[in-house]
Amino acid sequence: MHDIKRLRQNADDVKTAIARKGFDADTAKALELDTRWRQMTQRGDEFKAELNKASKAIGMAKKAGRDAQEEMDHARSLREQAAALDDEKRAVRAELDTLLASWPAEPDPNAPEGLTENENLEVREWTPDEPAPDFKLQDHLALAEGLGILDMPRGAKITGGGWPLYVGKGARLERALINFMLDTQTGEHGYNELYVPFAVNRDSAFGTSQLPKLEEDMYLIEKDDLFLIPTSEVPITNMHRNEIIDGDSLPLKYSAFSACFRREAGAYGADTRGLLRVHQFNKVELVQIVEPETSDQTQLEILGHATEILERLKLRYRVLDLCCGEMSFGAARCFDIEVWAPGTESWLEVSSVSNFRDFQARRMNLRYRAGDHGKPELPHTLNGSGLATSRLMVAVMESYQTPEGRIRIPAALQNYMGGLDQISGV
RNA sequence: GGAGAGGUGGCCGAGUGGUUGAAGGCGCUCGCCUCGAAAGCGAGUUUGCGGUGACCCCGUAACGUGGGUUCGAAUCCCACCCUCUCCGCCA
Repeated sequence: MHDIKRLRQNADDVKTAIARKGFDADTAKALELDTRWRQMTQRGDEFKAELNKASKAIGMAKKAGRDAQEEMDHARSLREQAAALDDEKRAVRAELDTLLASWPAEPDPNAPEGLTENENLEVREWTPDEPAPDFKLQDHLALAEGLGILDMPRGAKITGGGWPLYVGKGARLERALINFMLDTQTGEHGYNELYVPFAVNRDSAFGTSQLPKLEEDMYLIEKDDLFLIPTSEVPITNMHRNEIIDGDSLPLKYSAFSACFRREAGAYGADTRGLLRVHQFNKVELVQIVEPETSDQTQLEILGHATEILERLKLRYRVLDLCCGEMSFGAARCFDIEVWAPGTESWLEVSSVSNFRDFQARRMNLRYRAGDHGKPELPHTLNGSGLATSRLMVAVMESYQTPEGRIRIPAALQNYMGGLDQISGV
């Protein structure tokens, strides 16, 4: 959500910034609505002031035993005028709020210019110190089906296409990845572990800015008007919605595992093979709520926490600085981490590390108070995946395959697999 | 799902439809006192919006949420949400 006060002062700056994301914000319309709203607010408050005064006078008159019929008639007409104005004002405010809520966040001045993935900037690439394989690589689907550890057809039977069913060692490997990641983030990087609800209400979905834009991308439980979470960012960050946090407790660092659900409406094509794009996947999420001055640094810290996982798994990855048009609705700056899938021969997004600055905080009325005195202020919120499994699973399987079609277990995961060092069957 | 009780400031807790943003207590902050502390005494201590960029000040709004009655609602009426207790069902 945008700051109306900033808009009053710097409408052109706001419009220009948002335009970098390829969005044309009608700031003139917003300013006009705001002006009308303020005028009506002022007039309405004057009516109410007079009404309050009149009511008190009536109260005193009655107490003194005097008749106050004339004053009461006058007060009634005041109330009616105030009420009419209020209705009108509410409508204008609703229109203004809807308009403001539809604008994406302003990108950071340092975010790369551009609207398509071609303008994303590669920041760095990391390659493990391993010899290149000297045999023909299979892709993850062929490998996993060959071993019987992934059963997409039965997943489709149970639910539908894109709902993976892991079997045996495949299921165990998925769980090992989750436990490894969660243990690393909570045990070593100082995140407080949460276990969150997998469904959220509309206020929460609005707070982290999935609503209104992404309504069609989420699963809606109509009967209860709840959304299945597309990421645990939503329940985690909304934990403190409508709260004033003690500044001394910042930064707040939370990590949680959750299943994530995405309709992927409109997504189709080559990306859909196997586990590349599915409706349900698992993810360990990292969220921080910090003081504004530190958020840029925090973003790099989270990026490091996420890439640490890939380095321990010895998986090749690269980091992209997303251009303005590629960032999510609420982000001011975003770094994507892509892991290399050698069998599929493509880079797979396994994490987005985003700085939302005060955009989400304002939407969800999340504030903090620095020191004992002073006004509540908006903190900055950030999150990053640390990491998402289904694609990570692809990279592990394809990178650790043997010429016989087996999958070696990365050293970092062997303890989580009961000491197993290779999958050769279910 | 059924029955009942309840939601008031950071916390506890009062509040007969009338000058109540809200008694009292706790906590916290500042001051006095003290060598220092405790105790005691005194003062202060919610947030949003508008006037105005900030302070002060003025106005307005907020007692779970949203409506309604009324000149006037924390108080009366309606709907909804949440919490607790009991019963039922259930992983």
